[in-house]
Formats: sequence, C-alpha cells, structure tokens
Amino acid sequence: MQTTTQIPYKTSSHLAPVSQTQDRRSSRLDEVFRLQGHSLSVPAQRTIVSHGQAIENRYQVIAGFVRCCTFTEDGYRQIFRFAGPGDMLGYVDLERWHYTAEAVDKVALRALPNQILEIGLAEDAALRREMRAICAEELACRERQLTWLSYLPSEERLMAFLSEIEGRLPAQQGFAKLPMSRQDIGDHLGMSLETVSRAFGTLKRGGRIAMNGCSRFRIAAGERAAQAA
Amino acid sequence: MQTTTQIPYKTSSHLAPVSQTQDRRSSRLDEVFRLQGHSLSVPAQRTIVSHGQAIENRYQVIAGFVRCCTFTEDGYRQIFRFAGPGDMLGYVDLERWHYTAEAVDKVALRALPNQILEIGLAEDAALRREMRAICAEELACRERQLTWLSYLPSEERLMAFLSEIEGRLPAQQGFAKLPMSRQDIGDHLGMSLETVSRAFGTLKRGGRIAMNGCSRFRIAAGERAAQAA
DNA sequence: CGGTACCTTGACCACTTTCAATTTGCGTGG
DNA sequence: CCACGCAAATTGAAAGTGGTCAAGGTACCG
Repeated sequence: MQTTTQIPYKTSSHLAPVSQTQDRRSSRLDEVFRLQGHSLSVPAQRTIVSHGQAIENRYQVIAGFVRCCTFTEDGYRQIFRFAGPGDMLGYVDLERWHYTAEAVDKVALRALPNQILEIGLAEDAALRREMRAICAEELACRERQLTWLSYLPSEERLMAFLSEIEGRLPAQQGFAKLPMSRQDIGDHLGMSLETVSRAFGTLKRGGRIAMNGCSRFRIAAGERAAQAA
Repeated sequence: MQTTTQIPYKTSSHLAPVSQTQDRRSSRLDEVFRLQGHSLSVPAQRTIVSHGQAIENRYQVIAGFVRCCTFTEDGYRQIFRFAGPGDMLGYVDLERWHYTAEAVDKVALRALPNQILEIGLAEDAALRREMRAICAEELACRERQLTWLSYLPSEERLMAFLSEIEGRLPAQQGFAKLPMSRQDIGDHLGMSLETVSRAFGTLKRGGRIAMNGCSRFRIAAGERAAQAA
C-alpha cells in the first residue's frame, strides 16, 4: 500500500464485474414481470419482507430505493445494497428471504408469484441463464463492497459509493438526489453517521463533489475520470 | 452499539445462512464430479486460475485450501474466501473467472469440463437446484464477512474466522492446523498482519483459544458456546 | 411559522496501522 | 544430529484515523 495522498485509490478494473450480465433491454425476466407480475406501492420506511420469511413473491423495483439489510443481535444494522429501479429482489434465495427489505423512500414494485417463476425457469433456458447472471452480479456487488470496507479510508469509501449510485438516482439540474440518510449510508459503508457527514464535508471542500443542500450532489468532472480509470 | 467489554458480539442468528443448502451426502453434483471429473494436484502458492480467464473447467477441492481473491491496482489483495475440501470453485461465474484462485498449501482438485456441467444443468432439475443453493451459500458467506468487517473489532473478527474454519481444518490431538499465513488472514479480515498477530496473542492470554506453535489452535469450550449462541 | 428530525461540527479517546527491531520456528546442509 | 539461515511471527513505540458523546445548526413538513 502507498501513501494516501500520493496515489488515488483505484477499485475499478479488477473489481468491475467481468461482463456476464445480459442486455437488460431484451430481458426475458422483465417480460415475465410485465406480463405476469402485479404492481404494488410501499410507503417510505415500511418493511417489505423480513429475514427468514417464506418467499411468496419475487420483486422487481420500478421506482424508489429499497435497502437490503440484516440486523445483528446487538442491534447493529448492515445494509448490503440499495436496490433501485430495474433491480430484482429475492433472486438468489430458494425458499426464504436471507435479508430484510425496507423502502427507503416511496417505492413502486412489481411482484411475481414464486410458482410462476419456477415454471418459467423449468421451461426456459434463456431465463435460467439470465438468472445466473443476476446471481453473479449480486455476488460481484458484495465483493466490491467488501473491498471498500477492507482498505479504503472513509472519504474514498463514500466517493466509491457516490460514483456507483450517481447514475441510478433521479437528477435535477445536474444534481443527483440521495433518498437515504447519513445513517443509512453509514450502515452500508461500515462507518458512523458522523464520519459520513465529515467525509461529505471533506469531499466538498476538496472540490471532488458539489452539493446543493445535504441530499443533492454532483461528482466533479476530474473525479469521475479518476474513478473510472 | 454497546461497550466492547460488556456484551459479547453475536453474529450468528441473523447471519447464519437460512437453511437452503442441500444434503451434501447425496449430492448430484458430487456424483457428476466423481464420474466425469479428472483429478489434479497443485503445489503450495501456485495460481490455479486468474481473474478474467475464460472458464474451461469447474473445480471441486478434494484436499488442502485455496484462497479466492482479487488484487486492486495499488497492490492490495482481498481474499474473499478460503475454499477447503468439498468446496466448489467457479460455480457462480458464467464465462470468466471473477476471482483469482491460488493454492495455500498443497491442493488436490477434481476438474469438470464446462460443457459437461452445462449439459447436466440443461437436463437435470435437481442439479440446477443444487447449483442455486451453492450460489446462495456463496452469497451468504460474503455477507457474513461483510458484517464482520463492518463492525467487529480485530479480536472478534479473528474469533469469528477461527470459529468458522476450525471444523474444516485437519486436526491433531485436538488442535486444528491453519495452513495460511498471518498475512493471508489479514487480507481476508481486512486487518494488517501485525494486528492479526496481536489478536492471536490477546485471545490466547484471555484463555479464549489455546495454541501450539503459531499455526495450531483450539477454541476454548466456553467460547464455542458463546459463538454458537 | 414553528417544531422536529436530520445533519454538521468539535473535543476527546480508543483502536489500528506503520515502521522497526527482535524472536521464533522450521527446513537444509554440514 | 546439530547448527545455521531464512522466512514468518511477535513485540514495541509513535502516529493517524475513525468512533463516541455532546452541542449547535439546518432543512423540511405540517
């Protein structure tokens, strides 16, 4: 490892998922959801499914963000992932939810009954392949997060997170709007809410991000190049 | 969160994988490997497959341990998992290895050509189900590690790791033998090799583990109960 | 326009890292 | 079989980073 100030942290090339995801525009799974799923809406902060529950439906997020997390016995919460529009919930699990899913803001979902998915999987090889790609991406997502937690200092961790999520957030006048709190971000990145707040401050003062209020941000042009490198 | 000294960390109940793994004794996948796989041996420290390579064979570990890891551009290594006897390598990936696999000690493997697996998956629903269970377990393994990194202090992290791996290590006179170095453990748990060493010392002095040389250990009886709680 | 929840900032403290110096353990060759 | 040498592990001291607790400040919603 080198000195913090000298060499920018790069997490991309080896951590970026080796391209094995399907073209989402022509997704069979999307099609199944559109044709056989039913829509529902969940208010902010409401629990969608709880860890350990039997899986009755698989979900696709249409709008809003969902936090996928677990709770330890001593009350600590670990957020694995923020699922946004287009993301699937419950695809890797077989019979029971292995995490709790909660709405961060107002969320629109499509639900697909279990049996329908299973019938589709039994019949359709393309659907099976797509399913495997989703598992691979889910795993890659955890591994990226794992690597952030292992060796990035707080500001770089936040920067990595913002870079990853920016393109998926609703944007106004070039600013992306974060729906989640500092506490949520902290529970995702393994740091306290105070440290998250300080990291925002440092990035802002360093000109690496611009902010508009505490939930709208934009990544500086030079910075975007550095992260993508 | 509470004070470190007061309440023992408990990572289990919510983090333990919700049982969706198959009975390994009657595994179809094992059968396929036995009938159609071929054996090979890899010396210690040798690379088995590299990140990004096209997948030609899937592997099953027969003996020894394999570290599954990636390297960042600034030379940092993140070990995701130590795969031991019975574990599968390359099951979640579709076309390319998303990690590098290296032999920790002398490793015996069985290799199964890609096409044979794909034919089996197309024909056999039980095999497909088993495959999904392996993906789910792989994901659960990353999530456990993620939670350790997020909030456990160094000694508890090491303790969690030792508890998880103890049963899978070769044992002599009640002592399990670790094949990997302090550096390897550190790269898995996100801590420096010195901190790993100090954590061993503290656990030993606290009577939570017993040691015989620097690579043989045994978890104290009381401690095992605490972890399993 | 006020209240409340969230965010920011400061001060202090604990833990981990880093760098460096020993010490230990183990395989090899004398 | 013992001694040597090297790699790995341990230990120490100093410095940095993030956590905790506590006190403001800000933004948003009714």
